[in-house]
Amino acid sequence: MPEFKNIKQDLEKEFLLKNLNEEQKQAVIHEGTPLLILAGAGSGKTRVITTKIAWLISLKGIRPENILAVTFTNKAAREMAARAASLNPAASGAVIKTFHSFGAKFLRRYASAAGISPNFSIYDDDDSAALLRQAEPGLSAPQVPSVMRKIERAKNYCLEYDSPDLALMEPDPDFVSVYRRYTERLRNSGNVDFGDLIHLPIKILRENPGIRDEIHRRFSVVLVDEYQDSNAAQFELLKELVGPETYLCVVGDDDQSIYSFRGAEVSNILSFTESFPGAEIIRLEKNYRSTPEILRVASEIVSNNGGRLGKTLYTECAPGKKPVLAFLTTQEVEAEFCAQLIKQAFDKGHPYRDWAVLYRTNAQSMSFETEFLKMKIPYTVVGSLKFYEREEVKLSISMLSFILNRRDEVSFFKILKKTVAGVGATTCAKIQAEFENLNSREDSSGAADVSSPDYLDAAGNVIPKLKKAGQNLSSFVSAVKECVSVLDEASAETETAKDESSAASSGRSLSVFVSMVLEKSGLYSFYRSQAEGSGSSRALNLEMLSNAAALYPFSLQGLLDFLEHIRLDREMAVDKSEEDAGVSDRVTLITLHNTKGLEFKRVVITGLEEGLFPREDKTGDDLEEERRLMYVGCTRAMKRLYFTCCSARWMYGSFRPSLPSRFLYEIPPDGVKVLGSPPPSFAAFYGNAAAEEPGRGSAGTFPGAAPVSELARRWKKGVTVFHDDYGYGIITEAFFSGGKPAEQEYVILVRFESGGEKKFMPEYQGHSLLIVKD
DNA sequence: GACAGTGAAATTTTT
DNA sequence: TTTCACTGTC
Repeated sequence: MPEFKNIKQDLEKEFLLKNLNEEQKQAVIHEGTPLLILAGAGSGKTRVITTKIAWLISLKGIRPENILAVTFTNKAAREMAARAASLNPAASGAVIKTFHSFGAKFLRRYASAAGISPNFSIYDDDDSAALLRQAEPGLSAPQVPSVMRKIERAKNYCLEYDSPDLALMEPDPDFVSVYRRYTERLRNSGNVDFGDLIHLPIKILRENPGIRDEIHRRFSVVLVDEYQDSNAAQFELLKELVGPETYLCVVGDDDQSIYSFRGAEVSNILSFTESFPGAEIIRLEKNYRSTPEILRVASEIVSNNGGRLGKTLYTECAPGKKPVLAFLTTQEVEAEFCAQLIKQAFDKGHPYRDWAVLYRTNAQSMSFETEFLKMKIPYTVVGSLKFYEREEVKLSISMLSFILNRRDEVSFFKILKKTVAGVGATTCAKIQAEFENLNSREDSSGAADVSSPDYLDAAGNVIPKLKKAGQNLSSFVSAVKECVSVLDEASAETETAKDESSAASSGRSLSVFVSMVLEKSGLYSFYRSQAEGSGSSRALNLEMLSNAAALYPFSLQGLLDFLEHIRLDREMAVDKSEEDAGVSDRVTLITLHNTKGLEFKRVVITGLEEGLFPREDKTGDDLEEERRLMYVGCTRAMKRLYFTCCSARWMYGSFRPSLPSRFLYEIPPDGVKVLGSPPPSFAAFYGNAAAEEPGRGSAGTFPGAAPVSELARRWKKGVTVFHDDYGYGIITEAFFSGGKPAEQEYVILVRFESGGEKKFMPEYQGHSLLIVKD
């Protein structure tokens, strides 16, 4: 019945493509060459990628399990999976994962190729830092994070301690040996760090053509979302995953790259067509989210960045109101201002959930919380104090990790120091020495395996030499041993149960085990005995942790999965109960970084002051990243956008005057409505298009700043200049320098044709710098 | 090994 | 201002 099949396909085609615009359709049906979809903010990126998955399955005959889609966050992965499945239920068979969870899965499967045990658990950043401290006792506390960052960076660049190129990244010769000892110690612990989840799979794929071919046969389609956030190592992994027959499609927006401090390489997206020859680019420039007024401001600001692939967003959304820029006095007034806005809108029928208040640093959330509490405005703070970052929870997780892997030194010492009375640095050092002693006697042929002596063995040998600590340590060791054997037994039972009939699960969930561990290890009683107030909430958190384990079976594999889930997806579980407990109509308080991928009808971007946003130490590429952050913030807004700027701010215990963010100077004067009293310099720059009704809280005045309107008018962005020494150039930025208000200078940044960039103060350097063309 | 006192530092953070 | 890590004492 070929005809019937055709009709069915046509219907399916119609169904999938009906709601897409021309570019989106092109992106969905594209095949053959590698494809970069440059998706502007709000351009329907997720719709395209999920439709593409459905399309490949139902119209291209690709089997779901041959499709690999990677994202950066679990949230994005879940959303993608859900939306793809709603378009085509078969899509649930596709592999949709984060880079790291894909790496973890790959690594468990091919562990032996990397010489590690498949039962590894994953060290988070804190654990890795603790390991580094243990491996390098010589490092002082402030050095640890900086060295850790270097190691992380090396891994992000796919460099091992013996890579010849490592010196290019870090010239310090001592770093190589530090990195080497860290790596050895990590391998010895039997665990991996976050970087390894990307790094080791690359290594395996490069060194094992057989595995590489297997993977190439397995995945005929590879899709990457938020490609602008990929780092060098993820790029290398991608290159290994993509075989000659693989169809590769990446989606991203260079203007929304805001994680370079985490290793993201904008260059991955900027040079995609060079990395994958023959690649095509499809731009999605139609914005479905924001009003033209909002889009205009956002585009103007981001256009001040160099090195963009360039997009021109347009929208068919109905015109709305101009964004509002409010000049206020202090953060308290700023919070009041936001509360007023929100209250007034609420009275007109706009619910609280329409609003998001954005800020650069978490610390800024406080004044909003205080004010909103006072005004009875319900709110939710996104991304503060996460459940899995609480001390008692981390400690419990360490305990569970240690039961799984008794060579896990970080977890072991962390628990000992915290919970076993009488054990401190001295005892730990003794155990570590004994551990090394035992392992050197083993004339181990490199990699640690299950039979190698572990920390329980080492502790056991040390106990007789201890005085009062020995008693406690001894009961700790036997408690762990008991937990281990209980888990082993349960696993064996589960195994046999599985053989006989898969349905006959013993009925016990991992919760039972977690509770038992917390009880036996003394963690429960430890936290129950603590001061009433926080002690009881901590004990409660431990119960929540064991509840979270309910979804996993009582077995070794179950514990492994539970821990991996916690390590790679720190959201989950807790959010639900919190949501149930409260109202659902709330204002969102959130950092700019956390807003990526979200949208709100009404957005306030707060703290637009030099030094805070952008932060003071930002120049060059970092400054451009701050500007992209501003762009991300602006493009979250659908209907209304507000900016606030304070003339003074309390920071680090002192009250300091502040100047408007340079980003505010990048907004076209007729693009916003100004409220309050801007500082003289700003008014000058804006040619007094500013300052309508003074509004509430406008009592504040900005200090200092002689009028420099003449200067600012002449030396503005976009003007072509000629310099005696550097030749022709164009003004790419114009702003007032930071520092004390009275000392501020008008500064321009010029990009020369010769390639260089240089700052000038036209006030003093007019003689060697000429304006060629306005 | 526990505790109190001092001094430097203070982002953003998918995993 | 607050926080955390280090230092010296008991």
